[in-house]
Amino acid sequence: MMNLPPLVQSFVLHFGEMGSRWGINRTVGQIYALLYVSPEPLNAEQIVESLGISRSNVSMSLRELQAWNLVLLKHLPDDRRDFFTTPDDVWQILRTLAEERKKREVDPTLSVLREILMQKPASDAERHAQVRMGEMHSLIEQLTTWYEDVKQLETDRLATLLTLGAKVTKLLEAKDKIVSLGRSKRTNDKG
Amino acid sequence: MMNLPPLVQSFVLHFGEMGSRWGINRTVGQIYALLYVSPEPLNAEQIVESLGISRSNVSMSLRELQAWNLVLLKHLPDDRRDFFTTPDDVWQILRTLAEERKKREVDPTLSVLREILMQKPASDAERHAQVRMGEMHSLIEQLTTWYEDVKQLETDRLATLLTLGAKVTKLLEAKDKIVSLGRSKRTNDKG
DNA sequence: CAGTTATTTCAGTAATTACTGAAATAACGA
DNA sequence: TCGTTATTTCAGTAATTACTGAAATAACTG
Repeated sequence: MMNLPPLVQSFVLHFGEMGSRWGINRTVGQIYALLYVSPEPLNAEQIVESLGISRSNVSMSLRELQAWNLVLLKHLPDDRRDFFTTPDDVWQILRTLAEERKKREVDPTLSVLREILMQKPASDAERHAQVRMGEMHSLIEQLTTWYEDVKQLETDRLATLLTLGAKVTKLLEAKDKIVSLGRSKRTNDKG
Repeated sequence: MMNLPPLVQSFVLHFGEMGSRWGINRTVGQIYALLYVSPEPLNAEQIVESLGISRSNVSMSLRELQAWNLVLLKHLPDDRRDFFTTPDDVWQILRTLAEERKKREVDPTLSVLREILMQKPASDAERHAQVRMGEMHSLIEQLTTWYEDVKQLETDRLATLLTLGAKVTKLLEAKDKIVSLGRSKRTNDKG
């Protein structure tokens, strides 16, 4: 049913299985995996043959992948069929994934929270709930602000930032030590 | 069916709807939301009444929330019923969420990739696929390394790191400028 | 225009996932 | 021990989601 090199097949099957955890379905996951490892763009019929699924399923799944911006449509000269690939650059893929997941999984919640926080509570229970929602809201806002910030970075800067991760921490720790030293010194001065 | 303060109800219903996008189901989402905004721990029967769902559904959903470590089990003196809450600290919730999603959504892929990368390709197609999988693998490894790094941070350090986000970037840019100035100076020296 | 090929749509069905009620288990007190 | 209350399990069913085949649309060619 699925006639692929074994190594590719493992990959495709894994993406299919993971599909449900990623919030996409099996077919969408498999098609993405197939396109990702394919040396050149594939058309719908090739996908049908590779995965052993119906033509209409391929059509719908490709549409979904396009909605996610995870797939590129290509055309060959003198061939009116659609061919599909994924972007070459994995960092670009990461960016797209982050953006789309944010759009689907975070933004709606943020806007619901904002809306609820506008209303005035009519009881103690509602007052408490609003406080909790406020905490959630500001956490998400902090995270999205950071994200908006770092998503602008070009690939190599982003990579640097990642490898730095720990060291920035170290820096902060060092700074804290100095500050607290300064504080204890001043405290001593007072006493 | 669902008798809650309107403000709480909006929140609970939203979490229910989002459930599917988060990879949990409606009931699990609703229960989590309810516990999150509730001023004190709730027992199963209270959840049944608040959400209008069956006792067995509550039992299964709480079990799933516990598997995610998103819910705390409490006991009141002289009461053998189980009461449930969410942790107070939203940052702690974030950490848990990140850890669990990584465990479920990233780690399995990483290990499949590693396994496939060990095998030797039997064709050009497999060779190409392996290169692509290698790219994906090292991207994920970079991300998880960064994550392992920052997840150790205490809350206020993590917050600092987030607000810093942009500024670290600025710093990197400044560094780059200085380096490139140095380079062009040296280039000029040569000419 | 009619004929051909590529793609999409969609009603019906298959497969999966969520939920319930009833029965089983467990943990206690009398 | 038996009775009571809390919780879990699980087979059956409801609800949702995924997939297919057939028909419709679209885009081209001679």
